[in-house]
Amino acid sequence: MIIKINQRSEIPLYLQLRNQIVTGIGKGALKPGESLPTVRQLATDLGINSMTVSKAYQLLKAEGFLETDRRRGSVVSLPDANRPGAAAAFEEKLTDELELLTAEAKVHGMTLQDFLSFCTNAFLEMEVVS
Amino acid sequence: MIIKINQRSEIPLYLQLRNQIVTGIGKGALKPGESLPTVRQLATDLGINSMTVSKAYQLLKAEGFLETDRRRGSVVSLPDANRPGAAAAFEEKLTDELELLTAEAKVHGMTLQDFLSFCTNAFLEMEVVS
Amino acid sequence: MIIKINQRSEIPLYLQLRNQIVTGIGKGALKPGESLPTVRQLATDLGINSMTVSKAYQLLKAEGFLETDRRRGSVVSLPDANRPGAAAAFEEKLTDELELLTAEAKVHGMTLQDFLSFCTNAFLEMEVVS
Amino acid sequence: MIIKINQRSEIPLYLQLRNQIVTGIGKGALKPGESLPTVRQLATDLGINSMTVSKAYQLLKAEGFLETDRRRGSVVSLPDANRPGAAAAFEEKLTDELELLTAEAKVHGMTLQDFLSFCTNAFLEMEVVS
DNA sequence: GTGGTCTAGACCACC
DNA sequence: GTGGTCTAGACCACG
Repeated sequence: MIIKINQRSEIPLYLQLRNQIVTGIGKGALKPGESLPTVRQLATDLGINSMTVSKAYQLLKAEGFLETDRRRGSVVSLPDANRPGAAAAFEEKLTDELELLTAEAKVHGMTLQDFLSFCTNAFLEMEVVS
Repeated sequence: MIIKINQRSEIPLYLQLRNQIVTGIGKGALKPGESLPTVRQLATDLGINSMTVSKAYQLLKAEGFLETDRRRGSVVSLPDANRPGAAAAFEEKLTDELELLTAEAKVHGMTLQDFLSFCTNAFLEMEVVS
Repeated sequence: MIIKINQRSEIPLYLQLRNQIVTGIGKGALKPGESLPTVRQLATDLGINSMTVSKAYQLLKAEGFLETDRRRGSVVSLPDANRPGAAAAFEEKLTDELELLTAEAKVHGMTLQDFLSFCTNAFLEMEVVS
Repeated sequence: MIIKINQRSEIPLYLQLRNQIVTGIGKGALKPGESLPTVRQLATDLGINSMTVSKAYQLLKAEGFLETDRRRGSVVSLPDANRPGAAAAFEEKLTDELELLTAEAKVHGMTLQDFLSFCTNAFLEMEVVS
């Protein structure tokens, strides 16, 4: 899976990394059980500081997307969907972000159909790889 | 219209303010032509510094959501939806954000139906007030 | 001659007024010797404060574009082109403004031809009315 | 590149700074990809507050003249000349400013030739450094 | 009284 | 160390 870091983005590097790995899992480009490069390896590959990669990995572990296997290093994992609060927390975040996005969409003249079409496309885009 | 600022949020105060005003416009709680409180007034109401409010107002001005009328202070305005590039820029932003959101939704076990239902609700929520 | 004031412009009202009168003189819509409305008259016509009109008139007088005739009120006049420093002062101002404008023009990809064509058009536009 | 701030000018400090950097880019004294001093560095060099420099930098960023690269700080960049609306917006601004300038030029007794000679000189001045 | 500008000084996230 | 954010307090142009 290809990861691209944009040094000029306003989004912190560690977040860009985290987001792309999560997207990779969503798309199926990264399967549960698969190993990720070591912190140092990925850091040199991307030309960024190891601390930055480490921070991204830490975050992914806290979110349940990554586990540390003594022999195989960092391994992709699916967060337990049933773990208490996980679904609720995500739904709240989703609702918040959608509130702003839909408001902006309306202001830009989009209809519900327009908006749902974007949402559907984005969701199905995920299937292409998996 | 009620504005609530969360001092503990990781989102900068001026951005929270900007986002809530944009949401207000989307919901129709703020109509084009309507006056907003003065910088100082809103600052004391929210218990924050005037410069922070000023920064939010200037951002909104730059985005076309606000104009300063010498007689009536800060006035809500609709950015020209037809101005070239505006739609394209928003669609790109929308696509980017939806890519991450849908990935996370899938990982949390949501189906396309689930996701679209959230999107629809958020969009229709906008209509409640307007 | 029609004067339009934009209450939402970032340019101060008194300056908008001054600029339009100067432009009117340049275009020949206002001839030297012609009378201008009284401060109060113009203020009510434009729906602005008399102090604002007064400030514009004061500025125009200081620049030599206006003289006060006891019987005929404010009268258009041409500043003495030979008065010491007048030409030099304007040329310096012109050079300064053109430095920034040409820089921006170049950055926007304009050629010298493009730029001169805008300058010529603007200059000849003045002739239409005169 | 030398930057000089005039504390007594009526033009806000942050705008003077912005204008001089844009002029520098137009003249070729600042090449795309080149790094600018840090906010704090430039602030102490010019003897002004860092927030003022920061404001200028953020304006330049919004206009596309600057990008902040996490490794190299603030980097000169050329705004996409082809981005929709950019050319049109600049041409409108140019037309407006030229209307006033040509009017004043005529009133000061300049001919079209005189005026174009100033414009040409200003434009070619840009080439000297590049 | 309004917004715009500027300062001094502080804290924080990121790298 | 960097830029980004926030505060408190001040001055000024504008109307």
